[in-house]
Amino acid sequence: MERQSAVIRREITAIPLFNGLPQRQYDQLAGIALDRSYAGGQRIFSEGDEGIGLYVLVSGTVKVYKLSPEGKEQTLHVFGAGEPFGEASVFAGQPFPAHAEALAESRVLFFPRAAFVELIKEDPSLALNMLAILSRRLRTFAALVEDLSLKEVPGRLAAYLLYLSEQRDLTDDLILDMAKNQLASLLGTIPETLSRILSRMARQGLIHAAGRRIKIMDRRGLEALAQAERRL
Amino acid sequence: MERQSAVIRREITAIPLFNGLPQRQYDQLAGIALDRSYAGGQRIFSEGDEGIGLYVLVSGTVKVYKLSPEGKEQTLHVFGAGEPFGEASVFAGQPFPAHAEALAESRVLFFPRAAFVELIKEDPSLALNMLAILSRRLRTFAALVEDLSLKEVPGRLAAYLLYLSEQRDLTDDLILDMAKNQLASLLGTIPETLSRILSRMARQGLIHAAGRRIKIMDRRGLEALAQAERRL
DNA sequence: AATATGCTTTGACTTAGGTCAAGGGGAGAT
DNA sequence: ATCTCCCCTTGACCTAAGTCAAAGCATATT
Repeated sequence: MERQSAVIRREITAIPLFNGLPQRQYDQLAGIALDRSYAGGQRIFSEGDEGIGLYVLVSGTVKVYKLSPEGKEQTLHVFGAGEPFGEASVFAGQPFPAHAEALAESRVLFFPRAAFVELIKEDPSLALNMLAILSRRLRTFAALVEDLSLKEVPGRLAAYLLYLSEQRDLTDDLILDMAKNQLASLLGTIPETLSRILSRMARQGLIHAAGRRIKIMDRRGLEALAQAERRL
Repeated sequence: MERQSAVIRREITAIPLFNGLPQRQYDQLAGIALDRSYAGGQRIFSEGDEGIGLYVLVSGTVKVYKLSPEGKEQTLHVFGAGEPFGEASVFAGQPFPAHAEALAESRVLFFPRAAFVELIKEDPSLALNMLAILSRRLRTFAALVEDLSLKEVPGRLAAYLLYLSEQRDLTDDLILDMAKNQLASLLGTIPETLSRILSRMARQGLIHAAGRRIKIMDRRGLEALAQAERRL
């Protein structure tokens, strides 16, 4: 029991949102944190649910997404370890604007809203860290809006492949970090269209594709697609 | 000169971001604020510019938007009096992610970044207000992503008309608050498409349209369109 | 009154991407 | 070995919306 709390405290110190806080706040955060696990495919919260606290992902993968009446999904973001989510309701006291679901088995720390806000009032570092995270998230959303409105699907896929490559020191050998049907949802399309575009990219010598492995063959060509300077 | 500063101080107290602050902080904010005016059509900042502070709109209208290489615009948001903007760069120290331009003659207060951050450190109310604003903006973006990805243009227009009506106590008599080419950009389409859809809505008895005046004739029909339960 | 400019509307045409159906492949369960 | 389930791919077809052109309308300027 005591060791369990010590584990959570150590996990908390590793979370970017909590960088630079005074030591006593780590104890306080560990004191209010609730430890929750979710299986892959399990819903964490639903659009419209009352937002009663902040979630931070300790391990696993979580997608936040919207659904159309016909069941088409648009993924807003896929979160990895260390990232907070569900924040859109904590500070404005509004319901969750989207669904959240674990893509793989995931562990999450949950911080009840009132207690978290009290901690923010005690030390501005937490607030400034949170402001930085929300600001970066706004720019990610701005990029997603730009993609959806001003780029065609091949351009979005090209941009995504280049982003994966950049995450791995510009390697040409990529492994998709999610199922293709999830990637289709993130890129604002459907699996059939994603599949066709990967095939056309392969036929045009831009990539080699084998399941989730993708090798970049023509980086300049992908860049031209991603910048909407050229079409597939 | 002294009265000029007093005017700015009074304007600052009327801004929602600054609600509930201790009196001395109004003096401090007035002390660091820079007063700037822009003509309609004037660029305030450009995508990629270094973000050196926070802007708050005192009067007028400002759009924040992205451009495609061919010059198509996607408006991310249209700001009215009292709203801060340019915040995506203040807390994460990154360049502006979009262009900002005055749609009409506008007055803006500019708060240099370092000074503003110092004020946030002094009192958590400012931080909590800012967190609430960024949270609401994230949900607005989530709604825009949903619109662009999961709704067709008629549904987006219907939702927008219903939103205008809701802003005016559910009146059926609307006046568009921007030029139609700007509205097309906000809804993620082009003026030709917007014009055709307004005509089809009129022909189907959903609205009466005369220039910028629009009268809702079939609210339920618009709601069904907005919810993607029906198509035009 | 004439001209210029920007916005708006309409027509004809093209295409990106969705829908629906069908089938293949891989992994897990029996 | 067989079955089930889920993911993925491909084909055929359809349509929403964009492109390009042309013309109308309102406002401002000369």
